[in-house]
Amino acid sequence: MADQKTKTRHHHGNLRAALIEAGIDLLSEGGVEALTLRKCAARAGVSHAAPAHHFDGIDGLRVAIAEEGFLRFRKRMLDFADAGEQSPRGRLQGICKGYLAFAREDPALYDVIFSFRANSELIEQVQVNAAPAYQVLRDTCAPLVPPGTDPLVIETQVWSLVHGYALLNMTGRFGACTPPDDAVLALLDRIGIAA
Amino acid sequence: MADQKTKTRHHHGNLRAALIEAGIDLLSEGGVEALTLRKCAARAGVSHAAPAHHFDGIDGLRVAIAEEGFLRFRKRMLDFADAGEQSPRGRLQGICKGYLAFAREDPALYDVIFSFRANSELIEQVQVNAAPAYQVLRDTCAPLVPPGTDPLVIETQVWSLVHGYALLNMTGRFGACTPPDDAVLALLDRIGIAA
DNA sequence: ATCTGCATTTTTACACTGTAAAGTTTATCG
DNA sequence: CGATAAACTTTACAGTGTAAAAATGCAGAT
Repeated sequence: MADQKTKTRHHHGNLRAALIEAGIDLLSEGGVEALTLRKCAARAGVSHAAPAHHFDGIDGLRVAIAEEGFLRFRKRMLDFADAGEQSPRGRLQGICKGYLAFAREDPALYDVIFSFRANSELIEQVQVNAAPAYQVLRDTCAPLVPPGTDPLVIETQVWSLVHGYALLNMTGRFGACTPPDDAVLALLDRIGIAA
Repeated sequence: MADQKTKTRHHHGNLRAALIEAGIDLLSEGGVEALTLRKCAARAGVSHAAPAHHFDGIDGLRVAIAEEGFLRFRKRMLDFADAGEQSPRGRLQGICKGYLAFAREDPALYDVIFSFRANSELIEQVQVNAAPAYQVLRDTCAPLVPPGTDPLVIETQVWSLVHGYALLNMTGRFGACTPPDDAVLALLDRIGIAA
């Protein structure tokens, strides 16, 4: 019995999923500041204290939202990789474009995903949820790792580059004179080649 | 008269500076969540409504804190650049090390500095405050820009790389197996060279 | 020197948020 | 059918930002 993972029982049905959905909507509509336990509860049609039985406070909800966010993040990267040129470097370009697309399409969700800090108590669970998304980047980098090089070095170079570029865009750093994505993506072609 | 910029008059003295100082202390002690108008006021020994006459709400205080933060950020980069090898690439390595040092020494202040988003109403003032810090990076990159290349391309590559690496560190991405800084800094030597 | 004006600060008040505790409803199972 | 537990509501409280009004005290003018 009770085989369906998200059971639709009791009063509301599956409140947990509804709250996560409401939270993601609030984020896309009003940014990180708009994400509130009470507003999520109101959208789901329950009292403001109901979420307490499904999440460990507002941070617990944010972790759950990040879990769903990482799923979408991963999907976006894979979609772009599958749609582009099917060479190792073509796929790397693809996932980086998907990376940027996700950040631009839902910047608040992107912010939530990367809002947990290393000293947080929640960081371990967030890392578990993030692992499949990072694995995409890892797999895509793998064919480009030169023999004798630690894969972590290549992965770190790629992640840092695209992550930093996405953030600099979101912080409005470039203002009117925004560089084209190619300015950064071109550097990808210099990663992992013999010096 | 009234030539001294931050005048020390009236009741408190210069409450504005005291509130900024209190805010920076709160950040380093308790992270971004600990930054509160009321706590800053309490530390400065004034009532909780006093800050309203010096800042435009909590966001106004955050902008002012970011202004001071960018000053310290700039100084940290210049200190590292001046202390290292005095070649164009040596200085670039220096400012990047200073960049990372600042982020690690005061992660919450670093977070505040880069917390304003492009759609914010405050972004223009933040950009003004940030300009001197970014100019350091710009000046350091200048000697490494190949003829015929837009300097913005080189700057963006360098900023994205170090900014992303700093953030990935702070989000605890690497966990136990943290790559050495050299894994990323080494890529700097491939920036701006002929393909 | 005193008085008036004004910047500064305090007091008071209110809405919103997270959270805890106790009570109520309802599904599930014996 | 009744007992039990899960889901949810109600109530309550502390902390936060913010606005408005009242009080304070310095500066310059008369």
